[in-house]
Amino acid sequence: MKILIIEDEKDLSESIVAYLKSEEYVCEVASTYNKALEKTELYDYDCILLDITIPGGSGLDILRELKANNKLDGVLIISARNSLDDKITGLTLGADDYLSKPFHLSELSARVAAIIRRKNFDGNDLLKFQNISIDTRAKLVSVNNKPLELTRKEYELLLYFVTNKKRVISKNAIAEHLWGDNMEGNNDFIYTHIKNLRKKLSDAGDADYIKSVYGMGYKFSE
Amino acid sequence: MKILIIEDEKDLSESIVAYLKSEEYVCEVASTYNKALEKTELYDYDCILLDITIPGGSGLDILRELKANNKLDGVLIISARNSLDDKITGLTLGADDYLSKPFHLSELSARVAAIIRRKNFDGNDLLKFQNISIDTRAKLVSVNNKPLELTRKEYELLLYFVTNKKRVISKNAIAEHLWGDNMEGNNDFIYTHIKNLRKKLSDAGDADYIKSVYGMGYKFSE
DNA sequence: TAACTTCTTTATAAATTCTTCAACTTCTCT
DNA sequence: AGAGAAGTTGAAGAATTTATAAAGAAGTTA
Repeated sequence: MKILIIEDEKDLSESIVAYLKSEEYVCEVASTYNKALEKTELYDYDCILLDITIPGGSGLDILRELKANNKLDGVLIISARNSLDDKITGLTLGADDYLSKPFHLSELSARVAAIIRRKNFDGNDLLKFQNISIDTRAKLVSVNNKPLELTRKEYELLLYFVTNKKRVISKNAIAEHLWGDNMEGNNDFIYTHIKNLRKKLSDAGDADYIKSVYGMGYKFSE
Repeated sequence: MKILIIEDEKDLSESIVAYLKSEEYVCEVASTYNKALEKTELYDYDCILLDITIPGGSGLDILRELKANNKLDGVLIISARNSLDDKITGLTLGADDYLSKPFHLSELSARVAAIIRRKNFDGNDLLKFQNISIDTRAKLVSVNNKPLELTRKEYELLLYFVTNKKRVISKNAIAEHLWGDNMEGNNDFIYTHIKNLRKKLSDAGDADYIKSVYGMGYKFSE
């Protein structure tokens, strides 16, 4: 899961990143208005943390921009100003939630989790594909009702596949989503993770749902 | 065990917190209607103390909201109004118990303990997992019917595991549940508690039910 | 206050996973 | 068919995470 943190106070953004990383999120930071717009234009995020007061422009304008581009899904506003106005404006513009500084990182993390849950929620708590089911709350994967032990990267990879099934996903998109933007150059090691995940799934008695699409990437389907 | 106290009178909430803390509960306070709703949405509590008259809305609406979200389990209403109406409405809406102000903290504590017991124990008084049984009333643990002496943190840790068995629990989640939300930064000392608990359990002749899930946390299961 | 217990910190060792690398296979295009 | 690019695989070293022991800090009890 990938999160964009739009925040100029370096101390704060760093401690947010540290905490969210320990919860297995991939984080990117944008410290100015322009950088933030660039990022949101180029990439998709599962959740965006938005500080209203950033250099170069207003966070509320970023919200408007996101709305215009139909990317306004999963925004959590964080702001020092505890004014009701900001909160109302933000939520009216379509933000999902609002958190005033200072806050506990565990609370932030819980809110992020709630936003992502809400976003992917389709009635039941389990993500399913054929005989695979993923309990994201318990972080448990099972195949044919038998538990399957996956490493972090394998788990995140499978999650990405299941939430993007039936469409072709490029190697770069995978790198982008699982490792973030600090991953320049070679990303061939993804092959290794694909291989390991395939092996575990087939050992569990699965057909190979991870189809290679030569020159394009992978597609998760029957 | 984690308790949410929904109460706007600061003096009262503080003395409740002080008392319950001394009984090893982890406490959080919400002083308004909105804060209360937020907290209940974000976190799970073992017990919720609910004052009916809080600023920003009615405690009864919080009850309705909890009911709608299937989180209505373990609510103790505390209220100055000693009206029969409120009591009936509250209990009809599904609260577990009702306590009129003023009350003795020891009585509150006893009722909280009773609610938590009722919540976790299906029929009999003991919380059990395999050959481990926990008497939460007496705070006694036994393995194969022999008493096992645990320190407070070890006891709370085991309790957390037993009540959350078969799901992966992150180190952060443990920190939050046993130490509260003011526990940022390093929490590696949890390793030590895990080690000590494991040792005591294995000395008592137990298999190691505390499975490490590399990079994700721990899982309590056979 | 002293004796004792428990909790937290620190340092080091062990275990697991991630990434790199190289040899090999498959695919596409001319 | 052959060349080159893309993908697969297994085995290794690097990096990260967890386990353990031992000592210091904090809290309890008498």
